[in-house]
Parts: sequence; C-alpha cells; structure tokens
Amino acid sequence: MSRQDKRPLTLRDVSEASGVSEMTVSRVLRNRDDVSARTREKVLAAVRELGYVPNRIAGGLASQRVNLVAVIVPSFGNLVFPEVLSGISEVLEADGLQPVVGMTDYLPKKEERVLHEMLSWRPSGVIVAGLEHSDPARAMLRAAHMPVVEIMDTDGEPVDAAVGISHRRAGREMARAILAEGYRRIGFLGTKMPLDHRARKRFEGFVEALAKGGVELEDRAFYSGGSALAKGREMTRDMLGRSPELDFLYYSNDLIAAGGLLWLMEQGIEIPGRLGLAGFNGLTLLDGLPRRIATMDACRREIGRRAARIVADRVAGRDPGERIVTLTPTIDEGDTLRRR
Amino acid sequence: MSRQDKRPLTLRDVSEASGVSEMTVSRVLRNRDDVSARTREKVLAAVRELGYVPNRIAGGLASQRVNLVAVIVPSFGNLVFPEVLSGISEVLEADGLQPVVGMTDYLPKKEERVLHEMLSWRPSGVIVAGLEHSDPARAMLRAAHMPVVEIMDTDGEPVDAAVGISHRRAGREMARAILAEGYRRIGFLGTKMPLDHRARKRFEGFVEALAKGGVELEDRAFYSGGSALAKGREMTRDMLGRSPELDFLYYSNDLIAAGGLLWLMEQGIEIPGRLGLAGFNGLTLLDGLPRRIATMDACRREIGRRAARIVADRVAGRDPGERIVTLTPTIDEGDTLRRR
DNA sequence: TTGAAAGCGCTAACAG
DNA sequence: CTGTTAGCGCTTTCAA
Repeated sequence: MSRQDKRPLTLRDVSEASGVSEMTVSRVLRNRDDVSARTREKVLAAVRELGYVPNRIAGGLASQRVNLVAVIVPSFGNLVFPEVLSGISEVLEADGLQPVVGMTDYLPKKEERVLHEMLSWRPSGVIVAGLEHSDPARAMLRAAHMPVVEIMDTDGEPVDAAVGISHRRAGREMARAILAEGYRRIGFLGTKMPLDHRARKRFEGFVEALAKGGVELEDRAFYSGGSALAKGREMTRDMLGRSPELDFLYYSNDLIAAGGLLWLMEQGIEIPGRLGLAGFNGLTLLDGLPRRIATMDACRREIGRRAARIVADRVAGRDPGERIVTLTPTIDEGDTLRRR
Repeated sequence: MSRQDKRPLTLRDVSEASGVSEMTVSRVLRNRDDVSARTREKVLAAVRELGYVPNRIAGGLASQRVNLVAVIVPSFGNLVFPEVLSGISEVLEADGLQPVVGMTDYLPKKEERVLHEMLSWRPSGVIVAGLEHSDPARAMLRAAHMPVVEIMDTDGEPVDAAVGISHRRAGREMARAILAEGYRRIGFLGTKMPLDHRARKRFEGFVEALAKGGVELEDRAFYSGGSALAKGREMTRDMLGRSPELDFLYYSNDLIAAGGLLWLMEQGIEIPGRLGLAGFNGLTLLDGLPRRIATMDACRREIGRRAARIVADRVAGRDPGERIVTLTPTIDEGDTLRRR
C-alpha cells in the first residue's frame, strides 16, 4: 500500500514487484495451467499486495474476446423481467459470461440507441426481448455476427434464435378454458400500449378463440399509466357499471386483476360464482391475495435460462440445438375460474 | 451490404469507403465540431452504408476514458431498486454516461466478485448500495481512484461520498408518530436478513425511540423466503394469535404490511380503530389496496438522481458539493395510523 | 515452463 | 480543417 500516485496499476507493476515477466503474470491471472506453482504464488502475492485489478479493456482488445452478453429488456419495473434476468445470470455465470442489461422503455428509437451502444462493446452475444424491431435494429443484429436470441415471444420470425411462448396461443387457451367453464359474457381489461406486442397478441388470440366459440367480447377497456392495482380497481368498477351483465373478466396482467379482485370482494360480489376472473403472468408476488387469481405462467425464468444456454453454447462452440424454442405455459386455475 | 466476410468492420474500412483519413472519421464519430460539413456527410454516408459500429474497447484503451458507471445493488426483485436505477439512468444519460448494473444477492463475497469484475472495465465511477462492505471491497473502492457513491444509507462513514436516508432515524420517527397517536402495545414484523443492514437499522431506531417513550416492543417476528404478501398474512395471523392485546403493527416493508392488512380486513378487524398499521418504502405499486397503509417514503428515485449527479459532476470536473447527502423521508399517514 | 516481439483498433498530440 | 505518428495495456505467437 505504499503507492502515492494516481496512475492505475498495470501488468508491468505486478511484473516488477514479482520479478516475473508480464507474459507470465498474464498467464497466472487467466488461470492457465502452464505456470509453475512457485511462480504462480509469487505473482498472486504481488497482485494481492498491490491490489492490482486487470484491465479488461486492454485484454479484450488484444484477445478480440469479451465475456459480456448484452441483455435488452423494455423495463425493470415490469416485475416480469427481474425473473428473466435471474434465469439468464444463473446460466451465464456458470460459463464465465457476464450479462449487461439495457432498457428500452418500449421505445423503438431507444432500443436502437441501446443496441448500438451495447454492440460497440463487442459482446459475445445478445439477448433481446421481443421479435418486433425497427429495420436498423434488425440490420445491426444481423451484422453483429454473434449469437442473437430474441426472447419472450415466438409468434414471428427471429433474426437468429428465439425462446419464448406463443402469446397468441396463450390468449386462445385462456379463452377456451373460460368458454369450457360455461362463461359467455366476457369483458377484457388491459394496457393501452400499442408497442407492447405481446399483450396485443394475447388479446388477438383471445378474441379469435372466443369468436370460434361463437362468443363476442362484450366490453373492453384499456388504461395507461398509474398504479396497476388502482387502475384495475377503477376499470373494473367502470366496466361493471356499464356492463352489469358480464360473467367473466379477463385482465391483461395479474396486477390489474388483483385490483379488480379487491374491488369486487369489497362489493360483496361472489367470485367466481357471480363473476369469474383471470389474469396473466403467474406473479408469485401476489400469493397471499384473498383469492388465487386464475392466471397463466409466462415461463419467465425458464425463458431466461434457455436463452442464456443458447448463447453460452454458441460461444463455447457447442451445438445449441433448435433455433426456436417454444415453451408451453400452463393455466393455473387458482380460485377464480372454475365454478364448483 | 456487399460484404461477404465475417471480419468486423474497422475505422479503416470507413476511411477507405469515404476517402477520408481514419483520424477524421474518428472525429466525425465522436461528434467533434472541427470537421467540415461536407467531410462529415461523406463519412456518415459511408458509416450508414457499411453499418459500421465503432469499437469502444479500442477507443477506451486509446483514450483512457470509458463512459460506463458501475451500479451495484443487492437485488432486482426488491421493487426498491428499479426506481433507484431509473433515477440514476435519467441523470447519467444526460451526461453521456451509461450505467452498468451488477447484483450481489446481499452476499458480501458476491459483492467483491461483482465489484472486481466491474472495476476491470475501468468505469468512470461507482455507485454501490449500502455502507457496509468487506475490507477487500473497501480497499478496491479506495484504490480505484474514481468517484464512489454509496447509496440508500447515511448511518456510517462512506469510502468517498454517500447519498441516502438515515434508516435509524426513519425507524425512530415512525416510532414517535405511533406513540404520538396513543398506541402503546406494539408488535414488529420484518425480514430475517442479517445482511440487510438498512432493515436492521430501522428496527434498532424504532426500538430505541419506543424505549425513550417508555414503551417496550411487545412482540416481534421475522421471516425469510416466500411471497411477502403471503408471509405478511401468516405472520400477522400468528402474532395476533399469541398477542391479541396488540394495538399497532409495524412492518419492515409495505408488501408484508399489505398481506397483513388483507388478512386483518377479512377478519373484520377495524383498521385503524382496533389496530394501527405501518410499513416502509412508499411503494406506489400498492396504491389501490382497500386502505392506504401508513408508510415512509425512502426517496428512492431522488437518491438515484443525486448519486448520479455527484458522479457526473466529478467526471466532468465540476464541484459536486457536499460529500454526504442525507435526504429526509416523510411519513405518509395513509389511512392506517391516525385514529379519528 | 518462461520470455520477447508484434499487434488488437482506436485516439492524443502535434504538424501542416 | 485534415493528416501523421506513436502509443494505450494487454494477449497471441513464436522461440528458447
């Protein structure tokens, strides 16, 4: 700890302190096994003594390899993405790779900026949410010459590889389950987000399967901004005000469904006797509500894991298997779907 | 788009395509204003045509400057950190800096690893949650010779700068507010996390201020794992089972408080008539519950903003002002504290 | 098992 | 306003 200056330490400093060549110090720091135990110890002692932290900027430039994987998601607030990220980290870390996360706020222009920024660090791969990207973004992804995995959604054609669920099918299956239970007068409550393509696809699949069952959506409402719980409450109140004949409410996510549930129970409305409910996502955060809301698991953690596995395999030169991985979400009936 | 090979593009390719020297291309790409409009256009056209993305690894090495700021937080799942991050991004982006986020899972060893990893990229600054770090971690932070801002907490001595609130004081103030309202038989429900120092400090401050008011905590419970909402429910049920005389419950976070609230209301227990409640964090996520739970805002977004401001100022050579910024959280009485 | 030399792709510094 | 030269701190490659 006798350094006084502010110059960052380099390999040369370690080399001088340990009396070993820079090259050999480098070998030790990269855990290569072609170094004698004695030399290794000398080097590690010097590294500890000086507090040397290798410079990966230089290392990356020299080796043309960087252990970063770019991960691009729309938002952290969403409650959906923390779990995806955790699945990604889990797998990448085991392979010595490091996720670097960027956020797009659901804005295509911002997605382009973030992508450009991340690609400028020459990562080993890219994991990006969604299949819908601007032309410049797709061009960048193609030109990057690295593994690219688009996640969450498989209703479309990926640039390279994809891992997700079919949101259209998720919507259809929930519609079928609702119809099978005998509900016929159905309302939909969701987010007004033209750029949330997955929510849109679920909605489309839902309406389509209802139609196939000879049922038309009886009412719908879309919100934007504000607390989802409070919005679910308001929208539910408003919708039942104008469409009191409804017997089922399908919400585009579990949080607004929870808001609706709380309001309905306060009104003394019997769930699911008088009115059935379903949401989407399978948020364990919400375990502990007075009813378990029927929902559909989006396989978030598994999507993260599989996507990371594809990147890690490709980086390591292993065969990653199929290009498009479609996971199958399962309906969790909870207490608000099945009539006794 | 006529390239066939997989060699990544370099400045030289752009230089050749545009008939301008590498150096001038570099100037254009860094938005320097000492380039003629005509030359600039030629270069940008070539860049677009080729789809060139600059290599920041090389750029960083040459300039000894990197626009990254390391941000180290315990967990994404926490609902607390997304908002801090958003405050950080907001300010950093305006200064051309880019946050890079790492996660420690509340584990000191993992914190060391993540910190070492991030410092190896020679970022322009570090923002790290908490004041408690292992000796090696503190040594790394000191030796890094860059702005380091410890956030969330100001009860302690930072390595360099700090922005946060006093959690001890937050606990004390909530205790005073509770006593002022006339409650005397108080229970505490929190997380069993020896490594969550901020929760511990709030608890200590709370107990201390009760004692000063001549009141001793009557019951306490700690949980770990599982859904916070469900745990709040269970713990509340159990605590009231064994200590039915309690007239107030203080929860270490809003989510378990919400679970408790839901259970209590189902039991028909009058809130706050029979029992007062308070949580901590000011989670807007929970707006829409049947009662607004009394809570204390942790100033999350503002903490992120101020911390980022300090880093950005230091990087730009501006005077960042005071070394320790203590924000003052305010009690939000909601509907569950004040007896009518 | 160790060392010496030659870059990686860019930018600082200086010259024109 | 534009170009030339000399590195940045590592790792690759080859030789000992």
